[in-house]
Amino acid sequence: MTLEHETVRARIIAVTLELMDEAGLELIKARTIARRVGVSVGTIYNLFGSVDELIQVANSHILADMNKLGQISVADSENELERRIDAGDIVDTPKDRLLFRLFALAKVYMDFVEDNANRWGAMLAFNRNQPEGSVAGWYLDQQNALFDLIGKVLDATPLGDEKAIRIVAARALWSAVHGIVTMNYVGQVSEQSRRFTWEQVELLVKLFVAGLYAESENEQDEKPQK
Amino acid sequence: MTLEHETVRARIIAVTLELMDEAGLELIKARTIARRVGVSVGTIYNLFGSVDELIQVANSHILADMNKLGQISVADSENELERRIDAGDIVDTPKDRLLFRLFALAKVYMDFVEDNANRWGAMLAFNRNQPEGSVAGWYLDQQNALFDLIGKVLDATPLGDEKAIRIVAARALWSAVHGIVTMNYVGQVSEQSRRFTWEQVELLVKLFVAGLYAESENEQDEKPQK
DNA sequence: TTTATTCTTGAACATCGTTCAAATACTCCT
DNA sequence: AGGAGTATTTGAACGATGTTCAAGAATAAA
Repeated sequence: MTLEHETVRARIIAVTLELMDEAGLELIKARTIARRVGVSVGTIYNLFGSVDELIQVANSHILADMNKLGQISVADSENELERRIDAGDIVDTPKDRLLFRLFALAKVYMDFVEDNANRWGAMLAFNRNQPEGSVAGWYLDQQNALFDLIGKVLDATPLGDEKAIRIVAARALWSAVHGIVTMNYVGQVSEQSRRFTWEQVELLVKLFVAGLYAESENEQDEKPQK
Repeated sequence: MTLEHETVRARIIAVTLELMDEAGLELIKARTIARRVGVSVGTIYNLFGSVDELIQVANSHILADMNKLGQISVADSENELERRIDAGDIVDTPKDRLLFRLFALAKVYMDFVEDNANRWGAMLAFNRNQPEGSVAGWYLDQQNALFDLIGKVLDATPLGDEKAIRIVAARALWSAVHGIVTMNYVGQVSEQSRRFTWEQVELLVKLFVAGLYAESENEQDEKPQK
């Protein structure tokens, strides 16, 4: 019984994600989902309460998927980093290590958005349409988990001792990359727009890191003078 | 007649923006607008074709307003900049001039989004819900006008000779600030979130500029070596 | 004034989210 | 097995929404 429940629940979520891939939020209607799953509209309301809550559950799966990919990438790119350093491909400095790690994270994010363009766009569109307070707690939690991915990478960084500044930096960098990617993917995802978007992300991350080390040197210069 | 037309047209647009301020897109319905303006639903369709097209017209007014504020700010902050330099408040270097100009632009943007939170959110929500190709040409034009605001400021910058890199930088920086601001304004706009958001914008712009000059020095260092 | 043209109206239609009484399926006890 | 009790599923029905368009009202032309 509960087993069957979970099956139907899972199928409804899967179909919702399917329909998101096909046309963003356009096909996400109670009747459309019910027809494709093979149940009645009432079942959706019994299991999820409302279509909006169903979409929220689907969205949490999307964020979880991205999170998982991020975790994997962090581990993988660490191995790749050592390999490149051993091969003399990358200079072994804290700055170049940081750059490599941030590029890897940014690439994972961009690839995910490209590979799941409609799905990702549906999630953003839905969240924007929700009234202020109604954003579920776990949504913010999952968003913070993504921030933490960058936060951990920024730990090895000349950002001062306080944790606060690192959080600010992580959120700023993540939001910035997010802004660039979504701003450029308003419409079609062509090879040209892909390249153009990556140019912007690359420049931003490069300047961010370069600025980080330049500023830290300035601080070192100034203190001895006093 | 045409005079009366323009009056009704203008009133419909004004009421649409009013309703956006009150509750984002929630109250933007043909019947709600018609009732408040004092006409029938049919009139809206006669003058605008559809509710979506009406919203697009309203959105273009929002972007135009922001553009105008940006233009004014660029002129004003130029005077303010000279005043601060004369007062010895700011060091007269290209880098500090650039920083001041970019901070001024970022502040205008943040203030506008705060002062028109619901209106701005409605515009973003609507654009995200539109199918790909249907983004009107003038919308992209007005967006490009905003990029140009930054692009002109970046002209006085060590970014290499090609215009292409400057366009990339302008889009990257603008989109980054946009990302930070919208990411932080998911819900309420409190004094705390305001400060937190500005911290991120400030850090990003500061590192972007610092990185810009650090990288240009590196290039100068490298070339003589060869 | 009469005719022609243009604009406005709001009832009507299709579609959406949502509800809930009735039907169905299932569990458990005798 | 049978029946009573419980849980789940169903889909017709309701209100709200975007949109249409024949009929009416207003205006211009004659």
